[in-house]
Amino acid sequence: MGLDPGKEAQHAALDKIRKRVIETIGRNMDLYGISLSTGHLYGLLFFADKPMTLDEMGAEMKMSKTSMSTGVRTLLDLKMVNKVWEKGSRKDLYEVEYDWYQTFTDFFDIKWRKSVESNMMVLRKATDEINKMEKEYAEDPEMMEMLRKDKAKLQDAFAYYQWLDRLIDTFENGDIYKLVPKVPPREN
Amino acid sequence: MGLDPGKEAQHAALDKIRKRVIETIGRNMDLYGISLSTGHLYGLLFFADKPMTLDEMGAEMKMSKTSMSTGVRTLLDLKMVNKVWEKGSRKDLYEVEYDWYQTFTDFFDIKWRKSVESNMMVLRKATDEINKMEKEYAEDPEMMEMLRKDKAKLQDAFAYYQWLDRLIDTFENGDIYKLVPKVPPREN
DNA sequence: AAGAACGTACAGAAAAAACTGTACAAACCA
DNA sequence: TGGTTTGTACAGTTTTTTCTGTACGTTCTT
Repeated sequence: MGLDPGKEAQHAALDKIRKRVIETIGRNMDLYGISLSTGHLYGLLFFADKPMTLDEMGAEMKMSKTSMSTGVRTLLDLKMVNKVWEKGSRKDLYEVEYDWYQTFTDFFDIKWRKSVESNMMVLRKATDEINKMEKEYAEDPEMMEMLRKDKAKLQDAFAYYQWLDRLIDTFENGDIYKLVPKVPPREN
Repeated sequence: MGLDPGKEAQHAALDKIRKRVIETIGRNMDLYGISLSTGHLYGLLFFADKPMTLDEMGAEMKMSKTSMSTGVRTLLDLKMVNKVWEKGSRKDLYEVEYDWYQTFTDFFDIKWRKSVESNMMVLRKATDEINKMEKEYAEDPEMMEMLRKDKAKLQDAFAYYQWLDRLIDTFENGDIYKLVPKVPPREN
């Protein structure tokens, strides 16, 4: 490192290009609920030509190893990064999941699915309770009207979540690629 | 208001049901990059039987009108809430967009599309610059190898974003419903 | 078995985001 | 036109999140 000044200059030019890509992609990763610096960490790993250790990341990001640890775990939870085993090194090594289609799918499977399930659960419960109340207040027209309206809203919402659930299914089972085929990356 | 104690008690029972739904749905709205309290605001509007003013929301949420203003704007930007015109009142009125399929689509059109575009832009630029560098460093095999690797990554990423772009197209033009049909909400 | 290296839990500091109250511009009313 | 009413910009405060350094348990090495 730092022996050949020519090599360093070349590195600098390439680094500048990488930095801009990392910056942009990292910034847009807030869609995945990821902080800016974790997004940058992801970008760093994306361009790394080999799996990296926490210490290497810390050096590169100029941040503490603790932060790298938590950042990597966030990415690991979303399966955006994989732990890699390499004989020799006893440090943990990480590399990005380069299959971005898979990353996209995993994100929905992990985050959206959980949300869909808990929402459907609460909607089901609420509908049940309203059904009970409808028996209880059968003689009160005003109340019945409110219950009817609320139940209709709950059922519409429930139908939507069923749809969303099946949409996520198509991500997982690959049916989505029948509708929207993957593009082969261009040659040149 | 507050005249008939029986009515109030009924209201309380229904309110409890609503609160739990609002709480759950609101919490899960962080997927849309929305804070918890804005999520609650959305839930409030979801159950409101008529369009609400900022003051009404503030009273209900026990929060300042300023917060309601910013919260509503967030929801408005995502088209989760619509401004409603009603003759007589000179206050602004808001109601939720009850077509959740539309809300889903709008979210991707607004947030993801923007992200996809900026990422594709930066990837295109970076690829161009690498192409230039490849001419410049044609005699340096080590450098060429790095450039080749980076370019391959950029192109893979680009292909993915093209796919994502077309996926969002299917949300917008409704083709997605050919693959995953909407469910009619159940009767009872 | 002793020592060193590694990753993370935890508490405190720093930074960012959410919330409030005041002030003011625009729209409306009389 | 003068006086209200309504929505929001802005500055300051509170709350939440992110980041760091230390401490410690675990694993590997010799």
